[in-house]
Amino acid sequence: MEHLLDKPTQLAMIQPVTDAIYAINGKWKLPILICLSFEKMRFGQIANDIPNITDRMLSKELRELEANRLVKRTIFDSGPVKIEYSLTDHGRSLHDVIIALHNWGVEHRKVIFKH
Amino acid sequence: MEHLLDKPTQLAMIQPVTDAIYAINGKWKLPILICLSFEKMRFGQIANDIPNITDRMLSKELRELEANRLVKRTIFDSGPVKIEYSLTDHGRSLHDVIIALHNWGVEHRKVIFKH
DNA sequence: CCGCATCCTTATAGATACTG
DNA sequence: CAGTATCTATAAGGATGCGG
Repeated sequence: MEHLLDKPTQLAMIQPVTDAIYAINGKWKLPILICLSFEKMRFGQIANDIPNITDRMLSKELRELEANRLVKRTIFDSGPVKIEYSLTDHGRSLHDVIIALHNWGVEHRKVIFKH
Repeated sequence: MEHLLDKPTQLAMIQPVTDAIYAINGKWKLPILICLSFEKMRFGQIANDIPNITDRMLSKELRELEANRLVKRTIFDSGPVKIEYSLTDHGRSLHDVIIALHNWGVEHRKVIFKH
């Protein structure tokens, strides 16, 4: 990215990047998405996998992720009602972002903690 | 990422991703980093390139980016004092993250607006 | 022109209790 | 189990003005 792009192109990147950040912002959205990237899960399972998240936050974040079409909520009311959360195709398309964040996060930790 | 990783591996990813998110969180950090990825800049230039940012926020975010070693602040006091901000190597290493966010952001906009 | 300090408002997150 | 309601604490962001 160093001098590969001209200035207008560079500035034009800001909006999509901002859009992306807004869709995954907050403390819990990525953890939730990572959980769901493995398998579809029920509310309580997600809460178990993510330390310290409260029901209120999990509920709130799930609704926002649904509004942004990253997560799908499915109700099975055969017998006892059961609700499952899963990624949409669009949610799965975050894969590259998550990998990039993960790789950078590992390096970042080294930089911050080595001195 | 779909069923390629086992559960413990998946959960272990959460921390580095959270670290990364924290380093670039807030409304303005990515826009600032994108600006600086083109060239080193002075305070006022950055403020001009990023619509609506206030001096207070720019100042605050720059200090946080410096603390996280993403941005370097250089003072030239030859004659009139001049201050330049530039990316560190570590800041430049965010390139892949920014590209991934950008690519996904473009698709996200399509998904959201096509209804 | 560059940037910080103060004050103020809004947004986000947490604790706790409670419901169908 | 899968949440909601209420209330409080903290963080993020904005307006404005000052000083080098």
